[in-house]
Amino acid sequence: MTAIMSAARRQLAEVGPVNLSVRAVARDVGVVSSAVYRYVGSRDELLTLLITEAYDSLGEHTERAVTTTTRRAPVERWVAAATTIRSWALDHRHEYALLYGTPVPGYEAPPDTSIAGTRVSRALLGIVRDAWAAGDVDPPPGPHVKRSLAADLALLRRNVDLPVPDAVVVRTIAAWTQLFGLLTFELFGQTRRLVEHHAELFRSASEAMARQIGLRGGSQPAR
Amino acid sequence: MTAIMSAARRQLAEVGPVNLSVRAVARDVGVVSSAVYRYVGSRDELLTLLITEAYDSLGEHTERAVTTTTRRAPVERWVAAATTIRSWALDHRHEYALLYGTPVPGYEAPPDTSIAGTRVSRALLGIVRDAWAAGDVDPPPGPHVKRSLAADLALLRRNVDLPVPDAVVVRTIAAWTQLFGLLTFELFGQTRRLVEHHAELFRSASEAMARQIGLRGGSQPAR
DNA sequence: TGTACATCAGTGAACGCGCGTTCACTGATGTAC
DNA sequence: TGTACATCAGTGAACGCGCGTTCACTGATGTAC
Repeated sequence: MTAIMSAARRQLAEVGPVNLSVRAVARDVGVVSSAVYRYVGSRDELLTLLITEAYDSLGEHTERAVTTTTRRAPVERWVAAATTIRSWALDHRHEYALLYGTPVPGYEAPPDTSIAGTRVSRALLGIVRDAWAAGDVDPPPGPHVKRSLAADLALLRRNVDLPVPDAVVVRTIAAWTQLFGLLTFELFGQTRRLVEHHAELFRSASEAMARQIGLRGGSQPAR
Repeated sequence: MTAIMSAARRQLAEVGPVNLSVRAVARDVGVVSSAVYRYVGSRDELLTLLITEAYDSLGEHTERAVTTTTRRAPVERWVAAATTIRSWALDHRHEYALLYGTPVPGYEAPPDTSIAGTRVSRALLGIVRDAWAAGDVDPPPGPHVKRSLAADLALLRRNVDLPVPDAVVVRTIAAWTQLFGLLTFELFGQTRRLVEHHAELFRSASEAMARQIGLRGGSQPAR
């Protein structure tokens, strides 16, 4: 089983989620293709296992970045977490695509996987929560939040235990989407021939995100 | 030829870029599969045609949103353009995936396609350029921009003829990535079971982006 | 210590599928004289 | 108006490929008495 999973991981890294095949995995293990079915019910199940694994891996990395920086200023913690996510993504491009790219056609991820997926966002939210608790968030004049959206936010805030104003939640979502948006652009080649120094752009941008949320810290004065 | 392209468009909309097959397109046209090769050299060429077409379609929509709102405040123009992009994406989910999703494995997009791709961003940049020319941009204290990154930015600024300070360029890139990041999350199901009212969140977020760039306008006072 | 049986990991052949691409061809349409 | 020829859209068969999944099986290892 462990041999199959590590072969699957290797295959995934090599050919990507779409071209991942049970037969290739079997070949890699050095076993006939039907043997895999003793351990994995179907190709979809294999994908599910890989997704969960990948979410956990990225989740762990992110959590570590968050928990090892508790004594630093919120902005720096955010940048540290963002940088960690980027490194992981660069080291696991196909895993990243599996998690945040186009859904694999014909494959429907079971609900458990999206639970594993919240680990990353929860870790990031932890930074905002801590900062808020410590009074390290400038509540900027947020955009007006419509009533129907406010209901969503209330639910979300309860789900993740994030006792901050709506405006801060919206800004955190904005930062979150920006973080992954930039990363997706970089990894999927949208910024090719446009930007050369991706690492620096990313750092610059993640610092800006943190500030946009209202987090304090770093060399720059709060607005 | 036009029959083939519209069949290809239909197929793309139905099964997505990865599963797009020459044979299925031929079947849809009502022709034997080899007949397609009289018009299209290979499957990859077909994909290239579809990509260019899609970029052009989205580009046109965006340009229209930008050019029909020249008399409105910058923030509102940005929101209008963003909303247009979102509508297009919702109406053309697989096209969107083709352009901004995981690259199709084994397919290498020729350089011409990425030129077609700049149309969208150019249109968005037009809003910032106009606003800057009209003095409608609050130059906020931007993040410090490293020297190596500044070189990238200078080049980029020249490429797209955007005579604004580095900080504004960085913030525009941030807004751009956030726009597509949020959209990607929505379309690829990352925010499922998290947000219900995507339209409002998107509107809220795009207004925030515009303000983050420093654009003026709308009901909210500039900071 | 020895025999009988159950468990279970892995085998090998087979199924039916759809794919991209090539190639020699047919037969209708258009052009030149 | 009629014949000879060229053009060219589409045909049909074939190639070799890899895939997911099923199924009856072998043969080694472990367990019970």
